[in-house]
Amino acid sequence: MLNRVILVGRLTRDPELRYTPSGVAIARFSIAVNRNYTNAQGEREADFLNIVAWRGLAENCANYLSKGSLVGVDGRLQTGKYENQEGRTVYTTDVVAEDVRFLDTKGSGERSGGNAGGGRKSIDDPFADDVPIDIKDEDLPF
Amino acid sequence: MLNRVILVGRLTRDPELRYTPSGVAIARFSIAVNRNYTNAQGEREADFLNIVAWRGLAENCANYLSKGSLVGVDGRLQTGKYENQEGRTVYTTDVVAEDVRFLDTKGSGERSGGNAGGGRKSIDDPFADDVPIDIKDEDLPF
Amino acid sequence: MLNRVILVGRLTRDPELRYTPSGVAIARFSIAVNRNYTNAQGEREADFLNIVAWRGLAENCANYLSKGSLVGVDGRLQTGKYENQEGRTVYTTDVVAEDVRFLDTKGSGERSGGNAGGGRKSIDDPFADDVPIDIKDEDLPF
Amino acid sequence: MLNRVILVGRLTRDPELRYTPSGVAIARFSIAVNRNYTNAQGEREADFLNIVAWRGLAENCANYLSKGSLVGVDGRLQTGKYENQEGRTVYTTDVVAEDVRFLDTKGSGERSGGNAGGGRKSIDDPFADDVPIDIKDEDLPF
DNA sequence: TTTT
DNA sequence: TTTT
Repeated sequence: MLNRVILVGRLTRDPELRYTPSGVAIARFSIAVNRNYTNAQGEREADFLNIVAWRGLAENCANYLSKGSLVGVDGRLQTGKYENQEGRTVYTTDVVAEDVRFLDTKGSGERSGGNAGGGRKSIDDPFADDVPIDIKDEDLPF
Repeated sequence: MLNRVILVGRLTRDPELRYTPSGVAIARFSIAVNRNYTNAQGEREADFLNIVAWRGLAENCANYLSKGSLVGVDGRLQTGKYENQEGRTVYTTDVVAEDVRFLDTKGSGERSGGNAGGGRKSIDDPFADDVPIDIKDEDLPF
Repeated sequence: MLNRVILVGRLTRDPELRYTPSGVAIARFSIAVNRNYTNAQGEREADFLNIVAWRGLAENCANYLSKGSLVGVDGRLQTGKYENQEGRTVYTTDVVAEDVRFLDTKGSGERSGGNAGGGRKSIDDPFADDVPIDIKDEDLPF
Repeated sequence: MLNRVILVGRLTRDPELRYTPSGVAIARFSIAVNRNYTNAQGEREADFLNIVAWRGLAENCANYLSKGSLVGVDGRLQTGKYENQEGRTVYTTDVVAEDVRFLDTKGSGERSGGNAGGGRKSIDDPFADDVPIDIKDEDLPF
């Protein structure tokens, strides 16, 4: 069935790059998409979307994007759930990117402290977030 | 910034229709969007998205859609958060529909036990879900 | 750069299936997408889009779709030009489909006089339209 | 029915602004959307799409965009036809913009020689292209 | 009629 | 957990 998302926004932090046990790269980052209207207080708010990229796209995102980068994302919505520490079911909604366009034309754009050359981070690396850390190869969407 | 979602899927339950204090209609429903690939166990899974519609569109959805209806949804992603019973922050992702197409060609299509004529449900009605019940007019996205 | 089109509409005629010299399948069809508003005369009009599908998707379209079928199309816009009989440049806009969803739930759905099993039509077949008939493998978009 | 297009590309020329007899603004421009792959000769090609904007959006486009500007366009496909000088039917495909995002972050962004303040050009102005010049208010899509 |  |  049709499932398509297109977003243009800015990274709220640097991408995180990991690898599955079998060596498939996965990058995660979040983007802020500013709304085109202001709220009752006259402020412009934003929506915050979690983006997931796989394989070569993951490595390119990790290498060329950083906090503040402007990107266009074309992908699909993917929902899931897991149990948190209190045994509560937490529902997640991610955008699985099929294409990420780097829209910053500002010369540099290179990621500071980058992971160039596709060097791999260990899956054992601790991460600060609440997402389940066991990424199985069966999670691959394509 | 660009923020666009297009989905085709089936309602997982009948829409819920409410009204804001100032009388603006809001409908909520969830759709299952089947994935186009099978998982490691050879099963076809689905993504479940929460849809929100406002005003006349809300009333049309409540009047003409029911569990199992096939719909096309064109809208925007909207994220939010609230505190649950344990004081934990819960993050939400909804699709605010700008257009909903009724894709069932099966003759009937009319909602059984429908809410025809735009009759309003009380905001006091109890709802089974965990979403905060105080919908303010300031929440309107347009 | 981002280039995404999503349409839901009905085939205006049966798909045409051809093969490139190297044997790559290509299907063409046109869909009518009804507008959601009426014109000054109170009539509901439609937009007519040319869809192109390649490879396995082309063969599935040829086998399972026919005039009147309801489809969802997810793809990219592709423009081109050619010289017509009078030496005038004609500009073309096609939707190159990446995904086609068959939205008819009416039991059958099988194409009458179908082309099952991927049997190939000759590239020499005459076609009624004005599109250049020499499809080269270099035209493949991916 | 669903009809949605999202593009990111660069203007190939300055927008043209006109007004209908009843004073409704309409802007036209074309954008080049670079393809994400190279052709058999290793060149990166582009697709060229005609964009149409109405009312305030038209005036904003005319005032703030110029040749080379990077834009995100969210809209709908609209097809039409007209007779050319030789009596041949010419088919057109345009993108009717509902939202245009200005993605150039390069400081300036202001249109040189702009049409600021919404000053109106006469409908009598000659235009260089082949599009029929009689824009009727009934052509308005919403 | 094509943009960086 | 939020970007310009």
